[in-house]
Amino acid sequence: MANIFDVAKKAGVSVKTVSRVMNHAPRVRESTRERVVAAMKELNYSPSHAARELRSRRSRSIGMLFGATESGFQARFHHAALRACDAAGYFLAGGFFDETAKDWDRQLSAFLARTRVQNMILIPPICGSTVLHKTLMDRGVSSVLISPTQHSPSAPSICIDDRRAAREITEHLIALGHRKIGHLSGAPDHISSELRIGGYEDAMQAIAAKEGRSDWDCSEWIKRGFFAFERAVEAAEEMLSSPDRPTAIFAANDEMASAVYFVASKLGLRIPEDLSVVGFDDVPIAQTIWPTLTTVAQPYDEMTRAAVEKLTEADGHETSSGALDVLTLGYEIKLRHSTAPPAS
Amino acid sequence: MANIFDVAKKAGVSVKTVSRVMNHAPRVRESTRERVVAAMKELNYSPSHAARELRSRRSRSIGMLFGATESGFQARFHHAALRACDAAGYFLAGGFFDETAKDWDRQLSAFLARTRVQNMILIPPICGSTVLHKTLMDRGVSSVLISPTQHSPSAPSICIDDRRAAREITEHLIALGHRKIGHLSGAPDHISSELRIGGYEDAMQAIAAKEGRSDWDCSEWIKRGFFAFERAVEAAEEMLSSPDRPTAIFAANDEMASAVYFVASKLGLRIPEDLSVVGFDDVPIAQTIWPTLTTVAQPYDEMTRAAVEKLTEADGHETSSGALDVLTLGYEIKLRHSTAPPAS
DNA sequence: TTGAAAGCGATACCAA
DNA sequence: TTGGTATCGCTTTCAA
Repeated sequence: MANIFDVAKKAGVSVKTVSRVMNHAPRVRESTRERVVAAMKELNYSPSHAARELRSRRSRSIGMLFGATESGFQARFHHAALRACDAAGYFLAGGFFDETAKDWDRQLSAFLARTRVQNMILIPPICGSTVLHKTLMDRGVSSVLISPTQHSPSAPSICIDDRRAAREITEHLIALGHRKIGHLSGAPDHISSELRIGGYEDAMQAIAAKEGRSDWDCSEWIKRGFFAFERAVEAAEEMLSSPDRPTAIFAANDEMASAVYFVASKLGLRIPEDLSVVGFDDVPIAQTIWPTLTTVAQPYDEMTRAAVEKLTEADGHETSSGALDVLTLGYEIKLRHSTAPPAS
Repeated sequence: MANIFDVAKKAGVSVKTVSRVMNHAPRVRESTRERVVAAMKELNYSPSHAARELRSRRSRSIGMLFGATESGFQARFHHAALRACDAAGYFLAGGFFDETAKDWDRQLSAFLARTRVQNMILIPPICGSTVLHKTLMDRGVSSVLISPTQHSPSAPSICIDDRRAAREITEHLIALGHRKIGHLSGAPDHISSELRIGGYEDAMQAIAAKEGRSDWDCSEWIKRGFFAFERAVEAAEEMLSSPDRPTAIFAANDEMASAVYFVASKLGLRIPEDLSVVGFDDVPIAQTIWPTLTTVAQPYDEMTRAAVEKLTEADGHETSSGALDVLTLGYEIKLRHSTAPPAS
């Protein structure tokens, strides 16, 4: 395998110049650059990751921590991050992390020592802890939060407009003719939960006002499912056993929507004929359950790509301006087979 | 961050000795070893991955190639491999690979050049190509195949006893009272498909013989679904529309089982009352569809752990004995809610 | 705009 | 059983 000296010799320059070309240094004559690039191509040169990392003391890996249990959400981001890193020429260094364990700081130290990453992408539920952000900051590790439970002054976030998306998907149900719409909400300590509740309420109140039911209160139609299948089953059972049961349910994530399917099936309710269901996230199950689930798709690839970009661009530059840095990307509503007009 | 010199100084030995301890070299006095280990612990020392890799010219990463489309099967192995590498102190270097593209060898070269991995774990569908194995061999990259489409003389395989598992899960249906059992088989170029067909036939022929129907032929009950949802939908439609339709279906993977759910729902057949369904693999959807799917669970974690072990143990040693090296691990049948006795 | 030389943190080779 | 020294391939620092 060719090294930097071979390239330098072939191009008739010094190794330093080759290095400059690789690192896009500003002061290289165009003709020189071209000669070097040609030599690299001819020799099928690929720089040694190890040598660069060793000398520059800058890791070309991006770290990502995963919770102990595999979730569709996590799997999607794992996959997307791998793609984004692959495309950017970085490595994804994954680690496991039990955020409920007492020794989480030791786990984190071990991960950082072993991988020596200086950049991390944090996803829920790990990204919740502000102590974690602080620890990372103190150790000089910069991080980007994706769909964070809380925004943080010490790290930029990337998310979608949860409130608007929730409103829009609720309006889809309203447009079909539903008025008795239940909402299975997420964990209260997660900012997205509250935003999705907000969007749901926006839509419900708007239609109530329009139809002259301005005293109408949708809070009784909201039940917590905590983003968890089992908890959502309980909540959905309660919701659907009520005499004045909803004709449609908006679940704040797809796993809870799947829990609604489960309960509906037990109660003999057909989806979508007797009950419409919509979810949030568009994890793999959304397309493998039947009827396929209408849901809000997070732009996984785009989000992780943006995260990698933020991390790699800022590499070195200290850019903490103090202001909250939040990038909001576009979501997509996936209309599938789980919704229909209410039975008349 | 402490380096090898700091450790050497603290332990009162040379750096070489520290290196020996790290690499479990044979000729180190026990007392010396202990002193070094103590120094490492005290300084919270973690060796530089980059420096080791640079000097030893041995990559501490394990490569894994993923197909373009995300599947539950792939996601499971991705996750499991990450765990296994994490535990073994290796890095997982993932790459994407479109095996249908013309320039697959360029893709592969690029991946190998970039990552410089010398060890790879190959999973379907990538692991199918013998040309690929040869290319890897020629470049000095050793690989382990997991659940391969074909065994290879140049790489060990890790799999389960597909035939026995298929027989066992078919027998589960037989024990419930089913006799008209259909089989949705996988792609014919995949060895697992044929083994699963074999296991299905074993079970069916055994019960036929026992019940004195020794001229019975189960081949008409087998249809190809090619491991793909869409193709399986067609096959299942054909199977279930026949006047003498099966009362149970064994699908050679969970995605095809999900396709059976889809078709059953369209035809108004209830699972498991009107139709029992079993799958294979135990990917995430098996537990998120309703009724939850009875299926054969591959031992994902164990398989990847074994793969990492094979790769890291053999590191360096040339061990191609010529004989086929196949490690067979235990599967587990997950009894869930998709099966019941046939309607009488 | 370019180059020479030092050095990142480990391992390999040879010597003791 | 242990230690000295060259070296892996690159970037950094300083000089031209």
